[in-house]
Amino acid sequence: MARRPRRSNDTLDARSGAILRAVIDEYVTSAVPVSSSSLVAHYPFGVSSATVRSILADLEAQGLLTHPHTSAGRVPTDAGYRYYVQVLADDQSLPPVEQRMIRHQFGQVEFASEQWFRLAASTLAANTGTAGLATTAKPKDARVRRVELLSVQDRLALMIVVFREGTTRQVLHNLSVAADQDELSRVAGLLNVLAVDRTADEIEAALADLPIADEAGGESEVLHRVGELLVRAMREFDSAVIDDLFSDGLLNVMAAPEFDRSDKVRQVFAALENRAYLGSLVEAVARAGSIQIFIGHENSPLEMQDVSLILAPYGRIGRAVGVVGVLGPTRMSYPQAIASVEFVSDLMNELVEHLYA
Amino acid sequence: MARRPRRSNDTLDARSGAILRAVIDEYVTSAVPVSSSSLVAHYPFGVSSATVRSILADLEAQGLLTHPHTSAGRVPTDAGYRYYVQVLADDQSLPPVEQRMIRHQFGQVEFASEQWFRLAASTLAANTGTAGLATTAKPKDARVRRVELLSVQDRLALMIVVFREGTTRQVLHNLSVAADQDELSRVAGLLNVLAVDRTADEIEAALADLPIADEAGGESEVLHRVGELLVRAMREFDSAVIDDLFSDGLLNVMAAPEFDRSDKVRQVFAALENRAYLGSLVEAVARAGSIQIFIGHENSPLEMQDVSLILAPYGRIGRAVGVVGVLGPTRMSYPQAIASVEFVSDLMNELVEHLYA
DNA sequence: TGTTAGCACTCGACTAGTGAGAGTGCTAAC
DNA sequence: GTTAGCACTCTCACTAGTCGAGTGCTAACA
Repeated sequence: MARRPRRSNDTLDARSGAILRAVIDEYVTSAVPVSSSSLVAHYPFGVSSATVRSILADLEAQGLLTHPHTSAGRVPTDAGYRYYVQVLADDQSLPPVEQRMIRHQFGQVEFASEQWFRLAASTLAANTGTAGLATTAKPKDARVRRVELLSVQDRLALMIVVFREGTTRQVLHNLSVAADQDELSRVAGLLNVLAVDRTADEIEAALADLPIADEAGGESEVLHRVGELLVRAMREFDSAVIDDLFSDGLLNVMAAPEFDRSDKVRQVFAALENRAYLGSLVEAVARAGSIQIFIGHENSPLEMQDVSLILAPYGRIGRAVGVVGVLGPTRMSYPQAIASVEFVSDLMNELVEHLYA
Repeated sequence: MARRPRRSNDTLDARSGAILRAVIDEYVTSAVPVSSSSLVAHYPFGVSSATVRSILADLEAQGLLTHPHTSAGRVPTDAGYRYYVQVLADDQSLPPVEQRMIRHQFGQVEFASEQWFRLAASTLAANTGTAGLATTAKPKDARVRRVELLSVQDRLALMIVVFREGTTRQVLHNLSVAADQDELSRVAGLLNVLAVDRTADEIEAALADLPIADEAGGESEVLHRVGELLVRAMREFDSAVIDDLFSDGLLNVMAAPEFDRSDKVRQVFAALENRAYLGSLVEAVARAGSIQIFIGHENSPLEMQDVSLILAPYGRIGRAVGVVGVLGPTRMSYPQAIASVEFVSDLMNELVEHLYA
């Protein structure tokens, strides 16, 4: 059947590679199966369409391309994209103009705020035409930098915890006893002594060591209550793999012709609401410590097998790691997406580095 | 043409009304044009399909129903839904079981947190099978309840503002001079004296009255910087009509047969990203002070003319108002949606009331 | 041995035509 | 005012036929 020797697993010869790349490049932009004649028309291979056809047949035999039907052109398989990404695509990087523009934008927004993540997601979305994703960098075992207690009303106190990594948490708490700001401030002072630089477990232990409140309603009781609240809030924070997920450009994905039926899109979006799945992704990417690419069927959830994910970790491995990346149809421009994700994750790294210098 | 006298604007007679209601009820559940024969089969009108047909023709002449094509059943027009909502639908209210369940859920979550709004949105989504929406209650002219400054690092300070209405804002600021926590605490003390219970304008005036810093880098300088930062943050907060928008169940909308093509959905979602439009809606609802229903073409943006919005304000008119509601296809169960929105907005009112008692 | 032109073949997309069925609107009788 | 009956209209589903795109194969060529 195949004219040229099969080479099931080794690398393609230069010409086959060039043709595979051409098919993918064509298909990514046109979304239409690519024919041998359109290839010879657009690329200077110097051979006839018949020759190209025989090479296409070989590539198909190797599982890198398929056929929607007999009289249709070729379409890349997931394996084809994978080969393209690993072997064929030349490392691209963002044009310096764009790099400067993005840096500038990050300089414009509030330092270290939510807006960083929103901006990361929207930058990725805008740059790749796919959906941009960004999670906050969540510390492994959160340690308290400082706790404040603010009186909101009679028995209502707002507890604000600043973690060492700069993230904050707020909890409004209904104290069973009235306490004014002065009292709360004193309690906060005691609590800080107890909690600063400590993890949930350590704070809990320290609380247990405290003498038990004799007089009900006194500062000691409030301290115990608030301390428990703090421990609970920290536990909650620790147990989630993902603190917060920001996304932008989900509408881009809907615009792709492969998602013109909304049930397809719905499935993908539903999968994205599955925190357990997202958490496992973030963990995998954090563990790998470098950009990871999941193409089509390489994604375990069925609903995600028509899309690809490109995710990169940022932050400090082992301490506080977040993930940025894109989600798009399998038919996407991988070099561009990879370049964008790499740039943004590097940028986030810089920013985080600067923050905890 | 019409057998019975036209009554272009006055109310329908009992039978016509009953038939219109039946058509809408049928259509809402089935999504299929309703025929005269299916009506007589399912409802005890006591007349033949021919009679029903002539009434349907009248209703169509009055603009309350239409015809996709000659040999199809009837479909309500926007005007038909409007008449249904205003005249025909009997006031429904949520079954007590559900009411208790929802109250219980609100009792479970962190008091006065983001989770209130998330829960409001998801409750509405789950109860109506449409998309649930909730905005936070944004004060008109924010006044400071308290400001705190936390040292995050060398020159990095986190400013936390608690507004009188309980909402908070955080800004991380890069001071041009180093300042430790003690210094920041002293500055925060001064700032509180200056800012508590005041609006942005008032704080700005008070800052201007302060003696200008003689010694650079002193507390006075830091106070000025931080004060300006506070004013800027408050201005930003004041200028947005919507503070935060929470939504849930957008996927429900995608599941409706009228949105099986994703470009339709995309248009709606795109319109929802338009803050100016949302802001105008919130303002309209807040001004009206009661539940508002926007059916199909009653929505000004073209993209929204296939959906309906049911929105209710909550909070304290003139001081801090938010909005809860649902968004669904025009073909939705209005009585149920209205009951849910009314219940949730009442509940939010109670909660807010309790908060600022 | 690799390349190419030529050609048969396949299959989807489009068009047209047909029949069935649904549902209406009208009419004439009750 | 109501109803049965019926003609009419239009969609939907199905079939058949044509066109064109694109392939795979073969035989000839460098």
